[in-house]
Amino acid sequence: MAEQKTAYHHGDLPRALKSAALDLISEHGVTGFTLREAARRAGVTHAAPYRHFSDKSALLAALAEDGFSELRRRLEEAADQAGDDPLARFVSLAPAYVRFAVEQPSYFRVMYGFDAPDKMKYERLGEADDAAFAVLVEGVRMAQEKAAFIHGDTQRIAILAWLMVHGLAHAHIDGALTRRGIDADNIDEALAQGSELMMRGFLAGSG
Amino acid sequence: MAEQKTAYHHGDLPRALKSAALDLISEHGVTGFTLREAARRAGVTHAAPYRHFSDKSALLAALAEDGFSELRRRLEEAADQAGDDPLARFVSLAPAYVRFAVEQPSYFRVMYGFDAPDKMKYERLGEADDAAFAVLVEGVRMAQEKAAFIHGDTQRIAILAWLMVHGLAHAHIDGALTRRGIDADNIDEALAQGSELMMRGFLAGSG
DNA sequence: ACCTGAACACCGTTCAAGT
DNA sequence: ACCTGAACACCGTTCAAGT
Repeated sequence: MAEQKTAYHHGDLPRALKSAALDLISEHGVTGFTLREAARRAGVTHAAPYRHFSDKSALLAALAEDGFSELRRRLEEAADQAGDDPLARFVSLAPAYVRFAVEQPSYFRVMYGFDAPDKMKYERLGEADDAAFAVLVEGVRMAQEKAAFIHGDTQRIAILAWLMVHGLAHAHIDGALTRRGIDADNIDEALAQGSELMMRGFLAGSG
Repeated sequence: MAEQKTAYHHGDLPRALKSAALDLISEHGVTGFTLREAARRAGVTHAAPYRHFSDKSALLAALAEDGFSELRRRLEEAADQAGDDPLARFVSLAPAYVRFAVEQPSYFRVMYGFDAPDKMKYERLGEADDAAFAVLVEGVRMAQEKAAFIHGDTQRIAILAWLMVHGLAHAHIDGALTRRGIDADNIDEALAQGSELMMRGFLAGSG
């Protein structure tokens, strides 16, 4: 998985660097990722990355951007597979989100860590984030329009829905849940219970 | 705020280092915190910290531990000021939690960042975390016992309640909310709406 | 256009030595 | 018991130079 150094030299160095960075993050966390080590693994000198990324955080920003694109793809896929019912589509987003976090924790870390690249500074990154979030907003909008979903500011409601799911994914990744009895075996169950609680709040006027 | 170097030399170097570290984190993030710079600000040589902390992450762990103690203090204070009604006590925890995150973002970052010190490795840190979380669990337990609160696993329900509030605080600190129209001016309003939604889910059998 | 190699100013950590 | 100073193996970033 890291032995094909030969092709990179006139090949796709940006891709090779991002791939190495992702490996490093899963091995040692974002803090443990190093531009020089990534260059080494890509079979290239420590100064070479600067031909493709202006600095370390630019590489992380590119990585996070890829992550948001993938997240968006997964959310859209989940909604599409859920069919036409607006509530079913909305509810399907939660497990898709959590599954992404669990299967791609390294992406999740660069996307949402405290020291993640600044979404204001890296414009394309901010746009990728917005595009993924837009799937959720659209889910709320349709549910408000065609189902008994709570009224009010669509974006605000989408944020509140996102928070719990995001919190679950986040806390699971950094082990906060495992220490409290929620692990890979029952995270789906916890998520289902959480979704149910949330939906009870979101369904306007239902008992 | 950083000019009293003179007293430290035979004074309280651990405290001085933690204080400098906290300043550095608020200036440059956890990533930007450096043991050498903290030593410099404490008026001491770069090797001196090793007499008090085994390494960099041990200092961060001590800092996070302080943060959890302070959070616990605030949660207990909020509940006590809310009086005797179990629901009022429970509901009062949310704004107290968010206020801590907003007022002490540097503590929050060391406590809950992805690369935060390992709560398994640093035993006292894990205990401080548990002690803060226990306030929330106790709130749920009392609400279940003396009010129309949803039944089921107390700890599990406490986690779900925590997730949304934690997610709100977390997302606010790293700017994810500001980009979506929630800032210091209306975070209380968003929190209130979120709490209301949550409570609708938590209150068993109510319409 | 893309990469190398030397250079600079930083780190974390260790260790002998000082008081 | 606590701190210093030198040392080592690392970083991120820049820049002249090579192809």
